[in-house]
Amino acid sequence: MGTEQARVDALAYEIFHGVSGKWALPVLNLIGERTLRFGEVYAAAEGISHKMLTQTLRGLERDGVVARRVHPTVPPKVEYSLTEAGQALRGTLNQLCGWTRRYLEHIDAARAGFGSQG
Amino acid sequence: MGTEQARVDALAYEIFHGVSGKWALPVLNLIGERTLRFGEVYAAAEGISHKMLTQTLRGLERDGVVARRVHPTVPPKVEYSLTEAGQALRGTLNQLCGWTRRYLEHIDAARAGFGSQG
DNA sequence: CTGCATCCCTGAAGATACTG
DNA sequence: CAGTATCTTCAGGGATGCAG
Repeated sequence: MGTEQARVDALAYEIFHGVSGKWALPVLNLIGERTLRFGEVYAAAEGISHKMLTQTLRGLERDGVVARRVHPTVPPKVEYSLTEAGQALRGTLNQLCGWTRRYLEHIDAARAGFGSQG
Repeated sequence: MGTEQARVDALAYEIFHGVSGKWALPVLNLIGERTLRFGEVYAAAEGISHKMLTQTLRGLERDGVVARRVHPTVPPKVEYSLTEAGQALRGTLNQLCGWTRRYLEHIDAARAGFGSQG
């Protein structure tokens, strides 16, 4: 065995690498709150480009993290939401914020002393 | 308020971005098991280049995640280990492996059906 | 309103060689 | 054995224009 472990390991890195993009986390948190339309996410995630939002959404959708629902109306209307897996992923990812908050001073101290102390 | 939150938010992204590198996670898990010398990590993390190991280690050290201990011996000897914060970070990061394992089938299904189903 | 294609720039990561 | 510097390659990400 070890095959299964290797598979999970590799996939985990893929996911990790995938959501490490500049916009995955913000988008995940935005959609995580409630279902939003493309334009709404675009407006909420200030600074993101048109292309990157599409790209980010596509990647998350590909991994079953984001659910995409298209309304065949005259003005196209597409809604995005998180799947159950997506919500779980969001929770896991946001624990990093908790870690950061917890070790805030430690991190600052390390950075401040980096290169000065041995 | 909001200032503190923004600070944590930005820092969290920095950390997130930092450990999203190709070798941060493997190195973190390697050193997390026990203190290792540069060469030992280099050998254990097969595929990594000399430069990338140094760079990865430096980045983690900068954030107070990795502790670096230099032995002023004739053949240089440098040992790396995780700080308490590092162990905590390692734990948080590895939860992603748990998430991956849990939603393995879901992810596979999503990827398989991506582009085929509406 | 949404999505896709193209061009361009920057930064990550590999290979290699040199210093202590 | 450990660390740094240089060169190159390539994917991520921004801007813009076109299409359904």
